[in-house]
Amino acid sequence: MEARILPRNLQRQDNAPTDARQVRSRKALTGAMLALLEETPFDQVTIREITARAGTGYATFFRHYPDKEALLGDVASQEIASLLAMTLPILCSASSAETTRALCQHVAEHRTLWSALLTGGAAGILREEFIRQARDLAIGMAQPDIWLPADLAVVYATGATIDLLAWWLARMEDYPAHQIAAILDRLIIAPLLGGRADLFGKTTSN
Amino acid sequence: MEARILPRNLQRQDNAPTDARQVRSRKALTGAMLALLEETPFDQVTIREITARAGTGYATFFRHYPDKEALLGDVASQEIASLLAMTLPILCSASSAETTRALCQHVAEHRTLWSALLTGGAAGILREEFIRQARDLAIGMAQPDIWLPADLAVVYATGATIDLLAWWLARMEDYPAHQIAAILDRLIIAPLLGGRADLFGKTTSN
Amino acid sequence: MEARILPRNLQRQDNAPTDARQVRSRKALTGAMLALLEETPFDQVTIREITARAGTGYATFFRHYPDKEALLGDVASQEIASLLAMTLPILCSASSAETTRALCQHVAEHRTLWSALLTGGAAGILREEFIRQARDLAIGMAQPDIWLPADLAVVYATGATIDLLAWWLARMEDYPAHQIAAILDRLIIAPLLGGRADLFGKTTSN
Amino acid sequence: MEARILPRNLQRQDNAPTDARQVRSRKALTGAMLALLEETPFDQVTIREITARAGTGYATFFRHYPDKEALLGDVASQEIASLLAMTLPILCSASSAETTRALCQHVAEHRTLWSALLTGGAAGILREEFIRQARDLAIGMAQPDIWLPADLAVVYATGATIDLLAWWLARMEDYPAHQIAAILDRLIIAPLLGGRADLFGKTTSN
DNA sequence: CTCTAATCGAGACGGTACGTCGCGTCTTACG
DNA sequence: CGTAAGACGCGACGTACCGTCTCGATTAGAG
Repeated sequence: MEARILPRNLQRQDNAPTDARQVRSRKALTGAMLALLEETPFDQVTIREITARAGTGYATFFRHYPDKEALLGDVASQEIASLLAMTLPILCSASSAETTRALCQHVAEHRTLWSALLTGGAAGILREEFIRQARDLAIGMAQPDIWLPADLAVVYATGATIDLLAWWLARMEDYPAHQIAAILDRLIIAPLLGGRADLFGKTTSN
Repeated sequence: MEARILPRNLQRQDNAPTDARQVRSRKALTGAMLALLEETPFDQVTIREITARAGTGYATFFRHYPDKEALLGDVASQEIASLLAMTLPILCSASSAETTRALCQHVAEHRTLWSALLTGGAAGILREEFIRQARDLAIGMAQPDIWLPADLAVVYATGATIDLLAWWLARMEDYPAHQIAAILDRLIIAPLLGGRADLFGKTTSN
Repeated sequence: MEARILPRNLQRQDNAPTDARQVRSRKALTGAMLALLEETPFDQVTIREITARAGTGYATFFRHYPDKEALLGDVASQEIASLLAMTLPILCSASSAETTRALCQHVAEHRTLWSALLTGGAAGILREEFIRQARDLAIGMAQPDIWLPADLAVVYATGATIDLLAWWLARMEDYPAHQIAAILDRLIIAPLLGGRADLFGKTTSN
Repeated sequence: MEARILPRNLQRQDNAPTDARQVRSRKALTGAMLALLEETPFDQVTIREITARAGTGYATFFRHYPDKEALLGDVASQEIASLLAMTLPILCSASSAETTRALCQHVAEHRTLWSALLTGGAAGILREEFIRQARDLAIGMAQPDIWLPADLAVVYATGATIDLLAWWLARMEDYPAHQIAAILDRLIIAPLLGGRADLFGKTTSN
């Protein structure tokens, strides 16, 4: 029907406001997806379940998303967007300690949401979406002198952070947010920035 | 939680030798899985394809593995076992540079195999199996003084290494093995070992 | 046991007309079943064959019938319905000779159809459906004075007629229809009606 | 096609006595089949169930019978043989009343056995075996003058008797044996014998 | 009373059909 | 006239059973 020029992420972002019903349907679908993800691992979630929960017709799903994965991607971009506004400045900001602390705080406050997103079958897609957005942001930023390929830096930082957060989400009772933030700082951020800073104890923290 | 040293992969491996036919069937199945993974992403591989390629009956698959995932897990443990003999000593060995070099060399020599295993839907299961085996090995080793929780160290080192290798496997022409080994050393291994162990004051205790 | 007048065939027939596709699918399925029965004994007919022949999807079968048997039951009721309009009046009509003759004529004209239905594994189900419809009709008719239990009369007349027809269908070249009709009259109908008429030669024929 | 007088039951019966183990196995199998038939309809009985119940190995079944049907046929011949010694003389004996009475008595005494044999999926095979034995016996007997084809007489008498008995077995509380015997006599036997033999003019010739 | 060969149990295997489930398309009927 | 409801084609799933086969272990019956 429509002449879709742009692959699919722009479709998502610029066709929302046209019709009021479409907005409502999408919101219902993303909401239903989020709700279901907190009960069921992603790959056991059925499109029929989603539409049933969203109170919308089954075929309506396909008028908005080609796949179950596309819906998850949409959900992911929204949730990631708010989170990423904090995590990416880490790489540039002088006081990354503040930012990592804020990041962990945010995750802790939406624990069930991020547990659902970062565990189960959703992790793979979420990781991809995470990296995509991180890469987009990184392009816009002035590249500081980094001793390794810029793309690898994004992939590594994103992946390792996700792994750390996923590990933490399963044991959140045992570790406070600030401790995880410190680990994140020292284990992931510092090696990226400081050439050999870590070897000499000039870590970015304190 | 429970401390079973050899979780279940030995279960798989020590019920085989009873019947000669079972050994043959399993070998055919794992071989077929490996062959198919180099052509098709894991979640598009059909059990019927596997059995057809293996030259075995369709129902026979389920006499050995409950799932497609279980077979992948079996394949993974075998391939990982040989690889892990090199990668885990990295954490202890004085000259980790040697070991990381050997690791990257090994991966480069079996590029298509590890490309298949670390990309596509297989990555998740492989990551889990990797961590399982790494954890088993880590238990048996003398724990050096590590400034972060031992379990997190395993998860982080494994995950980050996999990410790095996966990134490399997609761009192998651009980077020689020794460079990746150096990155692995500096980006992942060094931050784990080096530094003040007591920065956070006995973090491994809950 | 329970006296449900219209057991379940009407259930089948009054939910069809809602959707035009359903009508088409059912007709295709029954047609395919009839066609296959003339080539293969019933219990060697596969649901996959039926759907392939009908040009319909495999799962579609189960959206209409729970079983292969249910489809045969549906086919049977249709074919029996047209036949039974002739055979049941035999019991009441004064000139049964006419009716039996018509019955045999009808069977002879659709020989392959009835051969398929009355031989092979289909016979059992067809017999049941035959008796069911005969019983339904018998309830509606005024019961003449019969010297044996009404239900037994139905079962006996139906079963014996089917046996006779099945026997005839395998040797149709050797016996003309009117002769079978005469046998049917004298062997099955007469003993039911005439108290002792058969002993004195006052058969219904002539 | 070929005129084998004793089709295949003698095949079965003359290879038994060689080994004592074979006798034991067969007895176990037939016993298990009979026991299972009283609990389960024939076509839901599994060969694995039979062998499990018989306490014999699974493959052993196929060393004695090619099919589940063959075993049922064997079981049937045994049970029918004892019954048929009474039912066939009905056609010749002057006092058929005595014989039918004895027949019904016998069935009543082994009610569960014959219920199992004459209802469920077993009925078809049993009917065939019944007719086969009846036909064999009829060949040996002097053919009285019968007004219809001899083979049809056998088929009709056997089938109608089985139908009557099956009907009775489901309602045995309501009708005593002697009443069924009377019905059998009047409804099935009498029409066969009585009447003008030449009503149709040498019907037995083709 | 021994020895040899047939029979047995156990169960893995290739094969085939089953009935279920979910996807994504497309038609129908209704508001 | 557009949206819900849902039937449909498709195809993979996991299960069940069949009939064949390969094993040793046992045991019957011939010598």
